[in-house]
Amino acid sequence: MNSTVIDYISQFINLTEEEANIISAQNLFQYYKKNEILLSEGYYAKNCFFIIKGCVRSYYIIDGEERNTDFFFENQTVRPLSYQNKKPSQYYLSCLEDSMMAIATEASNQKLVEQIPKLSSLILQMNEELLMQKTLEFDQFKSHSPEERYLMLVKNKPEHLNRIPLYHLASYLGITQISLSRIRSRISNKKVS
Amino acid sequence: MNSTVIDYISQFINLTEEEANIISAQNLFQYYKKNEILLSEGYYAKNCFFIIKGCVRSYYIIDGEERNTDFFFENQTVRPLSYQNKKPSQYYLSCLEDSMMAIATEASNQKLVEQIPKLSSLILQMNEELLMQKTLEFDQFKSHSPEERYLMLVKNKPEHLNRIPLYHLASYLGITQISLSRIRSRISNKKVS
DNA sequence: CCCTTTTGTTATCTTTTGATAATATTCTTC
DNA sequence: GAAGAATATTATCAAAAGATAACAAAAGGG
Repeated sequence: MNSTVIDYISQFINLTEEEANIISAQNLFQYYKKNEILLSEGYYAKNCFFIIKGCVRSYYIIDGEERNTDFFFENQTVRPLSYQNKKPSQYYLSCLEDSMMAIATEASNQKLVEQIPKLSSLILQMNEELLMQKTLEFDQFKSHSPEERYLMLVKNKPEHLNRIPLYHLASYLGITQISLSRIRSRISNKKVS
Repeated sequence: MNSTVIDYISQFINLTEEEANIISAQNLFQYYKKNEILLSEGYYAKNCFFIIKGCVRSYYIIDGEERNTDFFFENQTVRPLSYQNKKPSQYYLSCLEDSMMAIATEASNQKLVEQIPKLSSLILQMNEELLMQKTLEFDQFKSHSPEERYLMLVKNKPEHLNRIPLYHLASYLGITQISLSRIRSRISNKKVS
């Protein structure tokens, strides 16, 4: 079960077996229940999370409405902006399913980097990767209609469809729940004819 | 005129005077005319740019239509994704105005990093900063209507309004030029009444 | 298995957007 | 300063989205 964390890090950095052991030894696991909140607006993030099992949703509350901005699944890292910039969080993180995470704190990370200096570039490499992805996704988003965005989601992120309720996906797609419903029925009508 | 590059880097990293001189000595400046293309789809980016004077636009061509995704002004770095990932570019870069840039190449950057090792973290820090900004902007974008996005642009990026033709801003806002025109007239009518 | 909560759809009406075409307005340039 | 190019608005019509309300279906918990 530890191996997922190691596998993840190995995407970015080559680890010796010994280093892998050091990291595994450091791991702190924690369980969360569905709907449990990991981070709230106005609070400082003390941890980042690596999802072993489960699913996390990030969302703002704007005019009393939840606006989902991201979903995270197994083998993904959730690194709150607030953790990074040490400012109060503007968004919430909560579990969409019962989840199990590997937790990292400021202290645990620092200790790890002391023992394995080359880890220090890990975050930065991850950021580089994330920046590329995020930029691409944003560009795509702006250039397509809601219906096209939904179709792209179906095609490129089928797991989202399977595991995330539609009413959460709606704001993620930048539309209302009802509009998403209409888009879906429009599409299935087209298929028939 | 060199000092702008130095000032920019100093935001991220403390430089001694000597180091600043090394960097200045390295600088290669280049002029581009309005509408000159810096990078085309399908090509590999050989340079990154620091804008001394002028304005750069990045855009995709989708179904024969230009879709603008970013605008860059003085004292900003334009670091093409293609430069970073060594893959053919998916987008174009062109000058919206006559421009003057400081050019960096793979070779010049490597040479600089050899002379000033601490520069190696510069890119990574910049990426971190960019990732934060990009994420925030994307989240905002998804959570607001076209009209709200236009109003936010007016408020937060007045320079864009002043220097970039509206028909370029439209796709940047995710709408058509005509819709933007209507939004503007709607707003000015509201103001009157 | 029933009841409640969660999730998803449909209907109606209003507002906004997109497409297309036509027309203004402003800017260049010779 | 006239001609052409670039930029911006307006009109019309069809399609899509938002708001609100009502309803339907599915899931979960005693």
